[in-house]
Amino acid sequence: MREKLNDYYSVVFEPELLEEIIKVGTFKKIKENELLIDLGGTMNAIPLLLNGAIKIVREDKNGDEILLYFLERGDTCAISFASGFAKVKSRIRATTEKESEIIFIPLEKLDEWLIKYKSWRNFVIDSYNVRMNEMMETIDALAFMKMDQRLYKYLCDKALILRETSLNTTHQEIAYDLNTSRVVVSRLLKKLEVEGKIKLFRNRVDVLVF
DNA sequence: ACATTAAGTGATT
DNA sequence: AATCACTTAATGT
Repeated sequence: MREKLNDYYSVVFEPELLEEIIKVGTFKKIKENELLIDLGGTMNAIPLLLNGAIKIVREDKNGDEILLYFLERGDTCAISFASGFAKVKSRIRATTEKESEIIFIPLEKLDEWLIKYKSWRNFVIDSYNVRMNEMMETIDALAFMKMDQRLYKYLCDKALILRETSLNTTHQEIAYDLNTSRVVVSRLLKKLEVEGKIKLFRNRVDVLVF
């Protein structure tokens, strides 16, 4: 656990904080496609993502979902801070996109570390910033981009986060993430393939050009 | 061989 | 861009 933590976080946290994280945090390895937190659930810990990828999805009461953003190594779910402080219910759903290793920090440490460690404070503020920007990008995409552009952006983002140009997914799953229908996704994917940007297979899409 | 699931397509709104 | 209705292709039992 120590080495894995150091891998990424040794540059962002001071040594004493790293020690504390190791002491109070719980390390977990989570398989692909596991539900981390569902709508209405409460957070009982702050996740620090060591590696892997997590998908954050918003869902309305009809069950329509829309992808907000992906988390990767070094990220944490900023929303979890808010949920953590206010102990409010989660308004998002988080699932692992691939096998991930995560350290969970107990909620009580949140306040304490904010005062105690400058690097922790920076980390929290920074995370908020990064997430906010990601969110804005998503809003822009939603508001101004056509479906075909959104689809292509989605594929590129996903390939980047997973560090894998070969995406194992179905048209239907993509449609859920973008909140559209499978038929539309199929047609647009076909178009992208003709343009030479991607290659299609059953249960798989290869991104050729970024 | 049959059922199930994923993907492709024309027509309509 | 969504929906319907249907076809074709791939995969599991």
